[in-house]
Amino acid sequence: MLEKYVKILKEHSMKVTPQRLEVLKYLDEHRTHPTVEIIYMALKKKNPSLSKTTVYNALEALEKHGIIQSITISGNEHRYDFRNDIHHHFLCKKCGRIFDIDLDCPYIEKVSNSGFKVEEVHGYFKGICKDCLEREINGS
Amino acid sequence: MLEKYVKILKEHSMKVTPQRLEVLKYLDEHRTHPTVEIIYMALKKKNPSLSKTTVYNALEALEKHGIIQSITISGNEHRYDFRNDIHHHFLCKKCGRIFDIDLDCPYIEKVSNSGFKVEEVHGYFKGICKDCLEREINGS
DNA sequence: GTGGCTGCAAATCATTTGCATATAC
DNA sequence: GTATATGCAAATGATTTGCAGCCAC
Repeated sequence: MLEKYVKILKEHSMKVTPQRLEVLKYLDEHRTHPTVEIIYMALKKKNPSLSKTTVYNALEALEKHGIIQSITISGNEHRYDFRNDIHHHFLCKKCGRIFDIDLDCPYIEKVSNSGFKVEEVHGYFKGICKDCLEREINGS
Repeated sequence: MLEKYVKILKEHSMKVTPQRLEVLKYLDEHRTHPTVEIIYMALKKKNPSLSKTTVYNALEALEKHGIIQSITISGNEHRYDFRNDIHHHFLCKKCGRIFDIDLDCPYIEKVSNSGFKVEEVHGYFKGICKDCLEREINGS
């Protein structure tokens, strides 16, 4: 069951540790853009000796190898995304959920043409999500 | 000389204080997307009794009234922008400078059509700026 | 006169660092 | 066996909070 993650780590010549596997598995199974705290609390239940530093280390290593990406849409904390391809995000100011937004990005080329070497693109939209809008209309 | 900023504050029914005027003036004259720390250190020279809390308060009030906007492109700190219109930013990973990127954004409509109510858009590009690229080529 | 702002100190919260121990390979 | 990862505690750094006194209106 963890074979998938073992394979990913080995492909990147990373040491395979139980902690890294669990972090990676958590992100794969929870596409909710969790914070370090959320990941830590969840994994600590299975492995009480887990350290938050280890979660930080694992996430940093995974990001450095391009396996995952971090987003900073909420401003005061980092959130992590199993997806490593270019896509955007929408933060609902009401419920706090973060949604993936898939759009072609013709901008990278435009910005590159201005003389910049673009290595990362982050598109953050903020507002009210569909569910919360409907809830407002229903007056609840 | 501060008339311009007095006018802005009054248009938004905000109390006019020397500290708010200086923060606003600083942002207008320094379009470098400064951090709170940078603004604080600069203004403290003229007014040694200035408190960092006041800078935080002023920036928060100005942002709340839509006069300025904050960006979180560097991840671990807020930066402030005198411009309040929708535009994007490019962070150079080498020199740390942040550039304004002006592009039409057809995405807002697309995202809105998916059922989201979009209130803010932040486009962050990261990479190497023109100057740093040239410096690399020259081998210095 | 009064509500909102300023400034100071202390608290908070996410993240980083130092280091001894443990483990992957 | 060795380089690297883990886990703990302490440090750091940005931001927030509480509160007394001050100032804009």
